[in-house]
Amino acid sequence: MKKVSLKDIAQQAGVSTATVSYVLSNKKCRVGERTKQKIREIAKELNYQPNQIAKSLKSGKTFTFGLIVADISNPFFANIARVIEDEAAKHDYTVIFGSSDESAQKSWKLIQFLQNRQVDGFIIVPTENSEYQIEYLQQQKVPFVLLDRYFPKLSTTNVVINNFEVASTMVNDLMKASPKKIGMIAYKNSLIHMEERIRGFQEVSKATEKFIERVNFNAIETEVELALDKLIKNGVDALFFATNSLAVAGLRVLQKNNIKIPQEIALASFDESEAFEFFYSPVSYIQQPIKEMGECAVQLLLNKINIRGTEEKTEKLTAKCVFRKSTQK
Amino acid sequence: MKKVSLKDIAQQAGVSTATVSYVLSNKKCRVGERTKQKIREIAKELNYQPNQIAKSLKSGKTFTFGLIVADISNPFFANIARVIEDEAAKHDYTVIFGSSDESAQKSWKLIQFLQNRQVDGFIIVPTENSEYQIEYLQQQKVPFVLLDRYFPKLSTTNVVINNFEVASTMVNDLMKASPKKIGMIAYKNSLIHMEERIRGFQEVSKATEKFIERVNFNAIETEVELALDKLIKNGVDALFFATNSLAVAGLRVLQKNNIKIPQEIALASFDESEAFEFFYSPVSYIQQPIKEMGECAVQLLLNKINIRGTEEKTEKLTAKCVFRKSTQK
DNA sequence: TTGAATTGATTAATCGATTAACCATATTTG
DNA sequence: CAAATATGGTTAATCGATTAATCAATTCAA
Repeated sequence: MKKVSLKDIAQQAGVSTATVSYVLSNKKCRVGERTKQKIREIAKELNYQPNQIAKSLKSGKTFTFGLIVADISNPFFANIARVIEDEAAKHDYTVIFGSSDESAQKSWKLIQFLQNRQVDGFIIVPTENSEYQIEYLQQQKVPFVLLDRYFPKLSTTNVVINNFEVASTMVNDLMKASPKKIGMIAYKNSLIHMEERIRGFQEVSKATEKFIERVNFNAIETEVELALDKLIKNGVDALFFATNSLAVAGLRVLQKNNIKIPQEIALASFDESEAFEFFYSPVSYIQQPIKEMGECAVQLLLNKINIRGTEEKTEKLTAKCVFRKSTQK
Repeated sequence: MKKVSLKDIAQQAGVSTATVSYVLSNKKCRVGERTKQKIREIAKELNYQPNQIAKSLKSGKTFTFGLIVADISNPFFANIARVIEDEAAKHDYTVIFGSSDESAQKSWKLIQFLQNRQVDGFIIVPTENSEYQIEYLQQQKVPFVLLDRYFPKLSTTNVVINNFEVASTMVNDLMKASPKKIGMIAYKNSLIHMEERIRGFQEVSKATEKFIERVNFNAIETEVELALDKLIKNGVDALFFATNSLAVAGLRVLQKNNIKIPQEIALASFDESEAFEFFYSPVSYIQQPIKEMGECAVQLLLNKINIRGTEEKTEKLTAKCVFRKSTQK
């Protein structure tokens, strides 16, 4: 069954499609009350639903966001996606999402794909080496907001957290147990959020011997195991994980090796995981303000879409430390 | 900067838009080699990207799926979404998603919203009382596949798992410890997957005194606590959770009340959670074949889209039991 | 050499909704 | 009463790409 169009209603009502359009879009214009009534009745009866595609073609607006995250199956991004979905829905926007797997190539494919679908704007968690994609969007004057990370050299609108400060605070807690050697496991990429977390770690552990292991995003399990083995051999007695996935993989290894937390090794992690709470020695973690991040990103994007030429700004939100047993020697 | 259209290329090349269209879509048709070359060059130079909206309007196809899940922030659905995204991308489809929060009203809003955006088909995790929505889609001849649950009275194409059988197997393991009283915590809805899980539970625990507590989806934390308190008072020494969220909320309560697992209460759960692995007594769980489910749903949907009039069928996939310490007294 | 066939490209309709510009009547107004 | 103003509605262009139908110019065959 074909969908009902303006034409169908016009035919039944014996008027032109223009009249129907005027009536149904509630434009103030000169149409007789009787005709209005009739058109509205027929529209209801036929269950008329406007074709958004046609509207979009005419108006150049799709009321759709493109959301590019690293991996929608990661709880952090899934939660962000949920917030963005709800916030977008409040403004009658839908969200098309895609996972980049931290690959610039995939990210580029997604951007093109979504741009061809004429999304009105993007919320992007940018990958390493994707500066050119961001510059492309700027040049094309496509509205977008960067989330979680950004490129310091580019002037863009960003929503991020106080990575350096909060990492410092958390590592400071680890330092209270005065560890002899401290280790950190982070991703092997040069993105600002990673660098800042590492910088926070280094800042606070200046006086302590430290080891930083960096692993690839696409081989977390195996590489975290190798990294952790190395750290253990080196005799670290405090450990900081840069993300939830790294920590979960790490906990697995620690548990396998029967290492006592926090007695043998104290530890803390960025992000959240259901695992942290139920680990025998509950894991101290850094809680990102996910709701605010998502809402803020949507708001900023809407601003950019509706008010052209808004200046770029970086919104730096505050993450919170939740201290638990894993950092208390 | 306006986007480059066929018209722009046509103008630069000094030909009609039709010619450009023929060349760029590689249709076998009569255009001179020189003209072809020229058009392709200009298209490349201007970085021409076809407007999918216009294409969609003409063709009636958007190459977009609508995905409606209960809650994208739930790991189960986030993982399914990821699989569906990847599988869809293989066929050049994008995915628009929405969370229903198990509310028929929200689900209906989403369906209308997405239908107006002319999605080519739906993958839906249906909510309670949404039969009429499904019948509406059937009547509108919109292709769709139901996932995780379905309505036995409606003839639809579904992708589900062997809820009854696998629940039986798992509860059977719980029964090996010959508990005196066994309890189950499930959602308070009448959806088939819930009923089947409960039926599996009952089937195997026939001879044992049992208590089934049912909680509302939108108040898990508080209601699980109440339910569990009641079960504990009743003296259950074995426990089965119908989903991951219920189990995680339950573990929280059990931990707070210092109940020894599995000595005082043995337990098992449907679905997965990072928490299960790190709970001091690792939780036995039922692992759904998420990858197969997502792939299967996409495949069936593509079939329905491309081959009209395919018969409805229910694909029943096999979930796996993972037995761990929490069920071994 | 004339009609037929081939080559290369254009015209115009279409998808569905929007909207500026008109065109009839009908009703006021001076 | 003629001109001005309302009232109620239609026409046709537009958004960007597709494609059946057509046309003009060449080349080929008889």
